[in-house]
Amino acid sequence: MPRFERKQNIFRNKDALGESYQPETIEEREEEIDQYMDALQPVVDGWEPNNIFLYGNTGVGKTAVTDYLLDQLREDVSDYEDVNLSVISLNCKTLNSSYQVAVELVNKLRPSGGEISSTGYPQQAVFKKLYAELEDIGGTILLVLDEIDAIGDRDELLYELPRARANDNLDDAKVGLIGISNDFKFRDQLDPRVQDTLCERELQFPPYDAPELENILQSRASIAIVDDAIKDGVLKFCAALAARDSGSARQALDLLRLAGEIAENNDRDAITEDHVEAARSRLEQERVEEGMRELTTHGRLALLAVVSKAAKAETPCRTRDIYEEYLTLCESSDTDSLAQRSVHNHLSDLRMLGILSANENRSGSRGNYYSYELDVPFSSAVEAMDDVLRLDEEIETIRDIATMNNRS
DNA sequence: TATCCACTGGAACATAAGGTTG
DNA sequence: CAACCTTATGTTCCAGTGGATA
Repeated sequence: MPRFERKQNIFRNKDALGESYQPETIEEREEEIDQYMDALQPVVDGWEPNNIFLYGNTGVGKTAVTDYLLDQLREDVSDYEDVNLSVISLNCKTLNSSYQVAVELVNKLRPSGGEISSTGYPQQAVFKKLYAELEDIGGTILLVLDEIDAIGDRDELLYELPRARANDNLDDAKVGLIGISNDFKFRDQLDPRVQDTLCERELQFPPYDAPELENILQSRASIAIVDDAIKDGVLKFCAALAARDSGSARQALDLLRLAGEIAENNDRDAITEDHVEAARSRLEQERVEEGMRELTTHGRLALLAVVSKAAKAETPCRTRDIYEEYLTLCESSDTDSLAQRSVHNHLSDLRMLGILSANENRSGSRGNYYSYELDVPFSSAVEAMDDVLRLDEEIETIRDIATMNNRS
């Protein structure tokens, strides 16, 4: 008979390393917290709130600090009867226009059953509905738009909302926007008029360095992990890996959590650096697979073309050759092929996702072009394609070729 | 010094598929 | 139903680019 047994040799409270965990105190961000509180002061004083714009890489504490401070703010403001504060948070990751953000906000505010559909209305009609909902709530409203860079240059909402009172669209409600962005360039590409208003107060969150990450890990580990279950140097190692890569606390915590899970599954009593190393490569693999899952058919075929080239040891490799490979793949999988320009777009996307890398090739009279190659281990790419794609035959062929070339 | 290669990347446009309203 | 809305994806067109070459 199989039997389940509780394993508790490593973790005491694993959730403390998870995404949704809210720590009691935030480490290493005192300065940002001071500035942030200063920017929020008008809310307490009962004035119109500032619009605030936060930027910095993923995992540097923007969302964590926001959640932490707004909780505190709500609590402290309840002492003043003339301030009626509502906070509305929305993650815009999958919302790539102002229109969709506005629709999502309206639906969030409406009772279930009263939601509106995500297309069909003129944009201004959606904004009107949003104003109506905000008026309904009244008082001071803080709108937290996380990962706001997803809306790209369709930023009308960011122009409209801060001016809503001046334009008599809002009367009772005092709205403050808090925009959070992972992308430094996003700020600069905004309409200058939007920059003026949205970026009234700007907070920059720099990446954590290795010692800071180690402190953060230390304080979380003391809650999450059993005493003595971490070998010397493990936290330092996690911190160093994350600092070198992204400066992200999220990444450092993920490494530690996964390393712990690996140790636990192997029935060990402590996490070692080897476990961290194993966690690192697994996270890398997951990142690649995640990226591939999002791809369209032709995005996958374009990637498969590069993988196939890599199997034949023909990478790095110029666009033209990849395109030819792509055409044969299309044929053998009975898919209509796209124009070269479109495949070029897919290759650019793959480059953004960090799955491909490109070297600029300036060879004078023979033209300037990119040479693409895989930016992830060949084997993880094939594994991920296998899990994600429905092109078994083609992958088998590529596997065979790779074996012949001793590359797998 | 002008020309040229082999692209890159931006922009306008097309199409189809989802939806609204009156 | 027609008229109108947004979105996703792809197409067509074109102005750069910059070192090698004639």
